[in-house]
Amino acid sequence: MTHYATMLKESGLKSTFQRMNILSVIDKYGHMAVDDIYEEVIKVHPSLSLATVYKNILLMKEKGVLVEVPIMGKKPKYELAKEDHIHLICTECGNVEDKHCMDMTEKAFASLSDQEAFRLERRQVNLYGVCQKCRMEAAS
Amino acid sequence: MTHYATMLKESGLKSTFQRMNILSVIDKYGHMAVDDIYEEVIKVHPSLSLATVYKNILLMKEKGVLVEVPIMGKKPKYELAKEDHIHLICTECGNVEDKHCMDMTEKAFASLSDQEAFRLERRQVNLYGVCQKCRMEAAS
DNA sequence: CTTCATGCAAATAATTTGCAGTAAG
DNA sequence: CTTACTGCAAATTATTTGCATGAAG
Repeated sequence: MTHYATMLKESGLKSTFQRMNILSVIDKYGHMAVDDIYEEVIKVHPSLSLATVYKNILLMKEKGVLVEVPIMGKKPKYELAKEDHIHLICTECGNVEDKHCMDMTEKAFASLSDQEAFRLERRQVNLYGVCQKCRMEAAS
Repeated sequence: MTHYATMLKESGLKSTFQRMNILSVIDKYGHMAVDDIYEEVIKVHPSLSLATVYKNILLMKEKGVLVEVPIMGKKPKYELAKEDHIHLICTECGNVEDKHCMDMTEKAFASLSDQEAFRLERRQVNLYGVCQKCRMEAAS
């Protein structure tokens, strides 16, 4: 049984080809918007409907299989649930890179939920800038 | 001349009643979605059009007067541009609170842009959880 | 005056829904 | 078998655009 089938089973979801493919392309590319997922999956599974993509993203988000990454001025992207990390988002090409959380940041956040009358459940750190690739291209 | 008129003038934008009111309600409530802004402003300026709200938000965002706060699974909210801070977002009531960035966090981020081949331009830290008010209500 | 902003209505894009048919366990 | 999932088409919701009129500097 594949990695994806296991994730789905543990969430009580059936392992359809649609879902397997959605998970697989998100895994391959790291972070994808709804349309990107659709365009990519229909290459291998042409009968897929966009509505199915929407329904499944919502469902898999609720089940904690997927995580939504909201992005300033863009449509949100989706990633597989994984260990804590931060995002480096390129404002030129839109690419999103993961970077592991540093200890320092970890601790800073941990102390927050105590200080505040706030039960912390999830954190999201997005750093916006221009990636190396785009900076190279701009220079030429 | 009001605070808002100054902000607009410095950005090269005309000070219309519409804009003044949009800025004023965002300032009053802290963080607002497009519809909330519209609903609130028409109370005092009933002829306002929703399209005008959209146009101005886009424009004032480009000019750096407003900042978009993207939120997981919700429509984005807008705030006045202000000193660096992080957001505490309540997943129950949707309320957004600002909290000043701690030194620790500051430094952690600063070191990032050096390490990485990435020109850091802006950062956005969102902490999701349940606010005190909602926790109280849940307990009752 | 001159330029830029507004409001309206229409166009487009994004997301959700209901339902009959199909596949997974 | 039984329940959950899919695809389609239609409905909703969100956002953008063009243009004639009106207001700001």
